[in-house]
Amino acid sequence: MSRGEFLGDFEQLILLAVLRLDREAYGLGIQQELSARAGREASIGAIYTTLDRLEQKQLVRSELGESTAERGGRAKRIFTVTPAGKAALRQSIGATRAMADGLKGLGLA
Amino acid sequence: MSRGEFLGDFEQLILLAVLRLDREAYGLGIQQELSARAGREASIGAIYTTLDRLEQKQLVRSELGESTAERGGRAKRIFTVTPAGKAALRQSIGATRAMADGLKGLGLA
DNA sequence: TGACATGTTCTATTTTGTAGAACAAATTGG
DNA sequence: CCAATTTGTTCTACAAAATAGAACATGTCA
Repeated sequence: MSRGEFLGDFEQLILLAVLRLDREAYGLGIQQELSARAGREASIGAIYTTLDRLEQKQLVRSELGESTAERGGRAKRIFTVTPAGKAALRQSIGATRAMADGLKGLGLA
Repeated sequence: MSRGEFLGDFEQLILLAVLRLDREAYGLGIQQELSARAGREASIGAIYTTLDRLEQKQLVRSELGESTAERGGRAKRIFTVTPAGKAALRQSIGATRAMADGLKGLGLA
């Protein structure tokens, strides 16, 4: 009943954001990246729930960073994508790409 | 609480399959296309449920075709993607692409 | 130390994804 | 013409993913 190796759409976006932010991926930063690049406005709750789920599936790992010297700059939980996470991403993106490839009249050439 | 214009991953694949099959898109055909191109094995029930939801959202339309002269060849319910469906697809695929673009070390160049 | 800023967790709900049996309609052989 | 077979769709039920927002925690600074 599971979808096997395939990721949900939001899971894909989160994983991509974490990869993009490379070593500086944490909740709020991911939220901003998603908004800025993908135009997807997600609540902070939605993001953490998904990150937790991805960690359960061992597609990301997290570790506590250090607090910065900014006002309110408490320690961040930094996320990284595991090899399994990359593989899952490849498969999911590959599947969509295979379906989209060569399709015309959609303007996504 | 709605995700606005964004589609779920399976919805995306279904819409792409319908576009691909162009005028010949119906339940079983979509199932085969998904399996062959995307490597995604979905039950026929999963496919129809999703098609029904997409129709509710007016992202696809369906009409009853004619029965063919094959053994058991009863009338097919033929699906087409509406302009709104194409727009939603563009947006969803565009968002993922924007996030994936320029990412290295993932082998999906 | 209390006001404020940054960051994460918790709780609850809606939407999507999933399967498979039941049902419907067509063909064909006897 | 009707039983068996084939193609196709609908129905029912449940699991997983997406979503939000308040509550909570921790840090700075005046």
